[in-house]
Amino acid sequence: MQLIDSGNAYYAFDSAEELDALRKDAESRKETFQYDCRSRNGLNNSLTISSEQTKQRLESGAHYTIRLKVPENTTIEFDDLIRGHVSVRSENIDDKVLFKSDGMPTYHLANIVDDHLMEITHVIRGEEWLPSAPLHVLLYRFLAWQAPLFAHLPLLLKPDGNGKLSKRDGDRMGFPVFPLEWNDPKTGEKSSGYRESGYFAEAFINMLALLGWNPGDEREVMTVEEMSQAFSLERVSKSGAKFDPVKARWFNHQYMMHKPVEELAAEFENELKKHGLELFDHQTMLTITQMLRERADFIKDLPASGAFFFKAPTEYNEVDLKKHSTADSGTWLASLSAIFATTEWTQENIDTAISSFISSNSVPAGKLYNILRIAVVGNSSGPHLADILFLLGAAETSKRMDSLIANL
RNA sequence: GGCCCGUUCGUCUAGUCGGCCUAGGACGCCAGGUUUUCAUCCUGGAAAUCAGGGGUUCGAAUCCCCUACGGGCUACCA
Repeated sequence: MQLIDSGNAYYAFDSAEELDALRKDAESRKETFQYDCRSRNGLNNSLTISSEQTKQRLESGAHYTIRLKVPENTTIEFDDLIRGHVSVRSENIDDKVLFKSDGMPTYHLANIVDDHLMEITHVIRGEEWLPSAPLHVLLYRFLAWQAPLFAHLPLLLKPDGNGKLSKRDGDRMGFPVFPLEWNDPKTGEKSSGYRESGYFAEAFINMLALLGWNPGDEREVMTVEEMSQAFSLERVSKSGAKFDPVKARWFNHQYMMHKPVEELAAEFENELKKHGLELFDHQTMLTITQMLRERADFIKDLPASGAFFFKAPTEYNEVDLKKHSTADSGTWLASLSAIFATTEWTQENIDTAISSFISSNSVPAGKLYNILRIAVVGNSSGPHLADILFLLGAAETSKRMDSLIANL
């Protein structure tokens, strides 16, 4: 109302169908129809009819919208905290609908009123809002309200090709887009979330913060505390950033290494219980977690990569076995098993036993270590071998060696 | 199409007043090492003629202009 009285807004009686037709028509001539300061004088609104007629129409209950009257021939300017000075000619801004025909305000009006009432000082939003910022500036001006400071953040782009990141990309390439999993109530579509994919909240925030911003020094892994200390809008970059799923995993790994082992072990234990596996004592669980975390990106990977601690391998990795087994593998394992039987079971002694076996029998070290690893783990990767054997115990170790010998 | 914004290694970026930039770091990649594996760790390496072209200047990734390319917006959505 205030805007209409001050002449900065007007009633528009054009129907959606009429405008639609105009748009189609313009399109067929390869032009664009825009409801703005140049076209409004030829359209059906309170600017083109007398105030008497306007009054009549309003009283007769005709459908109408209220549009902003963008001034002619001026340049709207404002300073964006990230982009600097931005200016747009008023002819390029259309007379946006402020109130819809159902009497509800549109986002543009509601946004301004709401922010003003809440005494918002900084409007920080995505770059896709930049084109409508001049409109908002105008609204603040017409309402004689103090405009907030604007900052338009760069967009997150798809990892491959161009364009802004959408939830489809995540599904397509197998990484989450939303922080939390959510179900679209309208379509029933389910989108995966970072939390559900095993990302730590801190790692997620850290990764996201570094996309389009940096502290100005070479730090990358930072706590929320450190980031908020270092943060300033001035250091936000202007160009869009492609999201990198690989680096996202790296960030999570960093937090795997920094988090207290107890925390990881607790979650790890929960996962194991779900699989119905029997756990070791608390201290040993901590040791195992410590060994496993070094080569894992997520807690959820721990049960699979450390399964051998809790259960003898039921099958051996074909490729690894082929690569590391020789005609002598069985004989070596048998001899070594005999040596282990008389070895006092400490990491150091195990290491010594293996290396002296290698040197005294001129056995190729790589072949021996790997076949032994395959026997206890099932494949040729994992933590330091002596540490594994020590935790497993002499009896279990020998049992697993026998099993592999039988399978060679 | 129109308008607005952007453009430094494959990717994220440093580069704040032009000289210290033969452009730095990180992820990834490659090689070597940790006298066993590896997804860890260490060391090293390849990788951007700073989108292209003009200008300003003693000197430009840094300032200006043009072009190209990319993105965003273009609803009685937000």
